[in-house]
Amino acid sequence: MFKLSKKVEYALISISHIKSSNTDKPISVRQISDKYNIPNELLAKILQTLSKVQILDSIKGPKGGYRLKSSLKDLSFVEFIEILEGPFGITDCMVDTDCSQLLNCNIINPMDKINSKIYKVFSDIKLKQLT
Amino acid sequence: MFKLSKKVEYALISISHIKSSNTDKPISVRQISDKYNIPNELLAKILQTLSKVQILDSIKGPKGGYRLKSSLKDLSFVEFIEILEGPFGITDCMVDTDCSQLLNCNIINPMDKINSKIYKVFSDIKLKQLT
DNA sequence: TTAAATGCGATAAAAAAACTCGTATATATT
DNA sequence: AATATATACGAGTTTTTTTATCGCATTTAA
Repeated sequence: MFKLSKKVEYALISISHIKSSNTDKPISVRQISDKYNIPNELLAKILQTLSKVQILDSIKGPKGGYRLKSSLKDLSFVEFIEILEGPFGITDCMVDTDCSQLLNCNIINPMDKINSKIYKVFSDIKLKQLT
Repeated sequence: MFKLSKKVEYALISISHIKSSNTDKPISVRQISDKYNIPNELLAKILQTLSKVQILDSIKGPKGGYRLKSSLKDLSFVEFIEILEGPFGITDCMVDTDCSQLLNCNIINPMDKINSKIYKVFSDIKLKQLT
């Protein structure tokens, strides 16, 4: 409960690694998955996603891999999470509306407040701070 | 990801319901599970837990049920969560130590900071505010 | 031409969460 | 005393979510 997903963790590890490698050469999925003990195919998917949303540039072929997109705007951590995991919310009713308690729910107000607080914490954190 | 568990939700709904019922009569599991559309047996378990940790008083037999413990100290929301779900942490390594990234982990510092922030949000919220 | 890389859809396995069942015990009511 | 209505609790099952794998296609450097 209340855990960050591996997707998010692996994505952060990768961005952080690429950033700190300080080279123009693209970094391959294999380099990262080997070093950090991450399943290769899974990481590949994640970096493909990051490439599609313009966080990374991908270079195909031998010696290919990924580079940080130079024009990368500074996403917030929620935005980053939502790219990988979809809409953020601490309860289902904050995201979609189907909830079997909805009729009589007596805790929706406090839940909404907590949700806002957590959302704010994650909005105030920027991806660049993390990596 | 990052959802509150049903256990926590159902527990809050129950405490809130019992509190707002303003009566000395014990409230049965059935009354709550019917009104809020919660699986009866599951809710029973949860209220048993709350009774064991002195949040509720249980009364057995016909006309039995649960009452708020009058001497209830004001728990924080983290404490409440940990009663139902065990130790709190946004990543596994914040809770136990077995993590296949641990050797080379390049994001543990920022993760630790985020964890503290979220932990603080949940410490600052008191159960009494929620119910 | 070959090998090393990404791209992508589908599927499988594992783990966690949600829920059920069976049996025991307590007690108010008749 | 008998019965029905409650909680107590351990074990087990089902469902959902998360994590991981597979297969095939495409790109490109050497």
